[in-house]
Amino acid sequence: MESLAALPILSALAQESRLAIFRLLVKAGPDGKAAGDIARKLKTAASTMSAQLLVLANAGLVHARRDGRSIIYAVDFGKMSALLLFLTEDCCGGRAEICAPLASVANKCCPPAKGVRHEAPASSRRR
Amino acid sequence: MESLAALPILSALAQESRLAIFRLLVKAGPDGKAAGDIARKLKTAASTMSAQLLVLANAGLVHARRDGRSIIYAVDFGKMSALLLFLTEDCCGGRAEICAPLASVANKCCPPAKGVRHEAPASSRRR
DNA sequence: CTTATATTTCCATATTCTATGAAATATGGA
DNA sequence: TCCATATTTCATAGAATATGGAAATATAAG
Repeated sequence: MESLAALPILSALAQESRLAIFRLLVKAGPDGKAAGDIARKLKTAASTMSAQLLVLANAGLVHARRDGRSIIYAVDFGKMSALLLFLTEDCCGGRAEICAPLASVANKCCPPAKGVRHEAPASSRRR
Repeated sequence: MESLAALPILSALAQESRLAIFRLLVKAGPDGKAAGDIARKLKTAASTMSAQLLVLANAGLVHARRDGRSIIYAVDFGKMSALLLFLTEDCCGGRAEICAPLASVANKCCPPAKGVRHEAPASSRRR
């Protein structure tokens, strides 16, 4: 990811209501959540929610699919992962000060197999 | 770090000129760089640079120290690390989709020592 | 003390962002 | 078809941000 590509993603997350939406969608997981449900949960007008979701979608952080009358939004974890990689590697140059704490979290979640495998088993645990 | 604490950091980075400043300062390392040097390098007015640096400093991403007539700004890697931890753990719930790619980068940078468990060192555990 | 340099503070301006009601569009059901 | 529901699009008002010139402040040097 390039610096310019990271900007809309950072901007999308750099706002209270949108960060809240994003976190809600992370919790919802791959099944996602309908726009109206999110709006009710966060107590915002439908049109406002629509605009916020559009920003998140344009950044690529979430994607939408229609289901009947509802439109379901779900997080694109790949995009989020790419942002974290960009911030860690390209932006911070993989400095030890940054990486060391991350390594502990990442390894706790995905213990490296011998010979270092980087792919996550599809069924890895989640909270 | 809490969601609210992450916001000013994300906002600070979510802007083209400030992200450029930040990356320049990452490259400069712990020694930092004088405000004027940054302004010249990025071709912006001194007053504009001052305002941008203030945003970064208020977010805690950089800190300033005076050296003679110059004011030297340097990145606070701890803060950046905290942001990445927040995004990975608290925000994304340490999902495998997010962690797996990070683990590979982090381990490349800070290889887990041989014969050592992959538990996080107590000093960096949270929650 | 005076002058030059480095940076910040203050201020004005232009731009962008956020939020919302109202109207438009899409879908499903009676 | 007609109506209700779900969401988006549009218009717009108000807030926040970005930028840079001018003046103020701090430091250094002669």
